[in-house]
Amino acid sequence: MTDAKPSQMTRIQQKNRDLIMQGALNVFSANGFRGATIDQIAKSAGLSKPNVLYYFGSKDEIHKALLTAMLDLWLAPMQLIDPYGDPLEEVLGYVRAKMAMSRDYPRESRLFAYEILQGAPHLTEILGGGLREIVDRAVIILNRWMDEGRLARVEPRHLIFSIWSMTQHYADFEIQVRAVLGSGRDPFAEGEVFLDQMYRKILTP
Amino acid sequence: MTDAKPSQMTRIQQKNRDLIMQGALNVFSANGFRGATIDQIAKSAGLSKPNVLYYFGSKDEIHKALLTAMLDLWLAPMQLIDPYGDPLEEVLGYVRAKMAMSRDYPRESRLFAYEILQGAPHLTEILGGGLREIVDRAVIILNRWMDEGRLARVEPRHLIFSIWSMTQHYADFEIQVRAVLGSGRDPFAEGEVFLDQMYRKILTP
DNA sequence: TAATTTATTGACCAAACGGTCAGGATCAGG
DNA sequence: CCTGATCCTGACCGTTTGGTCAATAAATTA
Repeated sequence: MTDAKPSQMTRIQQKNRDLIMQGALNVFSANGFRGATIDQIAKSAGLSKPNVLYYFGSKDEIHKALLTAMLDLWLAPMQLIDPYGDPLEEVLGYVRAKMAMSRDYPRESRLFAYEILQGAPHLTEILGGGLREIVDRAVIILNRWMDEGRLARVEPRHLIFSIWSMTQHYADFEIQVRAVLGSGRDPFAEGEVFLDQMYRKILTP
Repeated sequence: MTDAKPSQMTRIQQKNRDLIMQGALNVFSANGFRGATIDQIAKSAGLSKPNVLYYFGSKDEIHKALLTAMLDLWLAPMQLIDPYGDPLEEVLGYVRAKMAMSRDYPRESRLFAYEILQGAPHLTEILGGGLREIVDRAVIILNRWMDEGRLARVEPRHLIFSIWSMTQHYADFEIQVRAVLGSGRDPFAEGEVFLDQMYRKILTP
């Protein structure tokens, strides 16, 4: 409904809808849905509150639009797993990609973290639908590799959970990570080394 | 200030403060701090809003009291690591304990997840203080075991992060986990098996 | 340039929310 | 049973918040 095709939008629409998405990302990722206010989003976007509501009819709509806009970016790395690549390197590449996402897109990570914590009220259809299919595709590949003895046997879905949780942990709980590590260290660089070492051990047949 | 000793409290005070903590746990863990209202807490506790505010002066105070009350429970498992036990079994025991916490106390897990996501506004002193010391204690033990060759060498703090993130993932993102796994499965039981297998591989020297 | 559509905003509204308070109910000790 | 302290609540208050609207400004089109 509000997701008119970009081609049908005026330049002003494109620019302002984008500004609002940016502001919404800032505010929602820092405060969660309930903690965010339209005023904050408007301020972060450099627009007035009524003007924000001129482009998106409601706070809910902004949130939903933001989640759907970010979802592709968020799920992209898993679809890059190449069934014809080297199994171990493919998985390690996925881990590295997810870790890079946590480093470069921590706001997106927190946005989804809030949403899932909340019970995913705006993502239920995606959780039960698209996400499951994407995971199933990866699981099929992983299972084949394990069958072929090119990857150690582990429960593939829980393997994926482990990758999600550990990589996103560095973004979502960054404050805790930094508090525990102390200053003068690079959590993401260290985490990448740790995860590489770890998954090598687990997955080497 | 509000944490009067239980012995100085009347039975009514003990009972009602406890009811409020229970209600607050329900509401804060489901909605986060900003998403929770005193009315909801009061309803969940079976008390009136002014009565809740008779025992705790403000929403902030309830939240702070709840976090501090839950913190000991939350950090207990790590302090149970026995420096004189079998290294691998001690770590695996810790993993199992954390997994049991996620299964049996998912609300507490979500409570802390929201707080850390938010930037830990009510936990900064704990994050920089007590938590770090507790972790340091465990790190010393882990390092000794690794020095002695009784445990494979990995960065101990990141090892701890991995345990936290993976175990808490099953509680905090339970909806996602269930959506991906589908019905008729027991995420926690499967996760425990997976984690046991995984950490055995990683940590066996 | 005139007409029309699109964009923008100050002022406003109703509901929700955190918190207060005066007064009444209940309880414990003498 | 009396009395003082504790406990409880309906009514209320100021603020914040999501959202509306009429009026104006800026683009776009004819």
